[in-house]
Amino acid sequence: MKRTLKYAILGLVHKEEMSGYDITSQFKQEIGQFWSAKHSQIYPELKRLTEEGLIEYRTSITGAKLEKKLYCITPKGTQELTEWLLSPKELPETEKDEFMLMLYFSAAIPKEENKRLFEDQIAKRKEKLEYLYESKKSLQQLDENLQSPGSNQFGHYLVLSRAINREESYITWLEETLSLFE
Amino acid sequence: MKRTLKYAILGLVHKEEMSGYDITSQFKQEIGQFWSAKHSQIYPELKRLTEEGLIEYRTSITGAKLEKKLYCITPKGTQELTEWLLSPKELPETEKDEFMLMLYFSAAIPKEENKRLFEDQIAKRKEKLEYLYESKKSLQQLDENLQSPGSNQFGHYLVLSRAINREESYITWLEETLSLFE
DNA sequence: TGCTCCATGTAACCTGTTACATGATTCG
DNA sequence: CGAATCATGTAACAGGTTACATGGAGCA
Repeated sequence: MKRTLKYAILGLVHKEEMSGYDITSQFKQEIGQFWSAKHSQIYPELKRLTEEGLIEYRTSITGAKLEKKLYCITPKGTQELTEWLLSPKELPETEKDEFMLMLYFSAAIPKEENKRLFEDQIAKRKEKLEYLYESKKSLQQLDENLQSPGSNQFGHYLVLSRAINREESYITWLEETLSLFE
Repeated sequence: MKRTLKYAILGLVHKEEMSGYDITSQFKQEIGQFWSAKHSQIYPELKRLTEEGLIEYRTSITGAKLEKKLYCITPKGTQELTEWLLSPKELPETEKDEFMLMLYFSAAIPKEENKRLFEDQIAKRKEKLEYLYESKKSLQQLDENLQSPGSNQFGHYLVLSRAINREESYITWLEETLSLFE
């Protein structure tokens, strides 16, 4: 049992108190490039973590009667989070990539079709990269000392920086490899 | 329903007839960097694909009584495989990476611990990269015309080449980012 | 009024891993 | 003879997605 979602939630509520909805929103932001979950997985996990005594909540009312549960971490939760943060992370045996699986079998389709699929993949990755560049620009306007471990946006910076590195190197490889077909 | 394992199996049995055990072995080779499954998932899927008429098998005996089922693809299976191969592949919203999730929260642990975790991750990725270099060397001895789409090892070459690119660029990023802590 | 977002939950289903279970073959 | 490998399956469980279900708040 690795229960990575458990630690993702503990990490998020460690910084500040959050509702299930807020956690869902966070997974749509930068960190979503490396971990995410749908609300249907988050709400049961919040319930479980509460039962385990790792988080607790208070109820807050917005407007006349819209209730939300704001979760924060307990000392026991902080303890388990810290242990996880300090533990070395094993490499996954497989980092799944459907496009690469297709390429492995691509001898079965014509060269022209291969080229089309490469171009499609390059276009999609470039579009994503543009979005990441924009996010980084926004972040830099927030904090000019971004690249220092002291910055309170340093976590954001690291994930954006690696997301950009991941896309750039993939695109470079795709373009170089496409040229083998020509 | 994406059923990617279905297409992975169809792709494998398309090249040559194979047993469930052979398929399991393939996922431990190069293609396992991008897709894999355990035998406990493969055997039921082979049964299902047979029922769906996408593959069929003959029984072969090794020694006195060890039976194995050799699967091959049917015309209907080839049709579905080809459709999948030709279809553009969407980017996943999230490419999960536990190390990056940890980094996002790394402000919660001391700088020295962060450095230790970076160094550990770099060592592990370098070890994996060495193994990939060795695999490429072996492959090159098999076929000196490897980088041509005409080579019958071209699929192997593509996945190894991308696996190497993926590790090299990750390591470069880890080393550059580690230096920010110093 | 209607649309988007805020907010929380459950149910059904699919995918994937670990463990259970068995037996034959090959090679040193 | 014993160990590694060949060979096939099932069961229980964990992780994750899609769909179902409900209702309030803010704004034009």
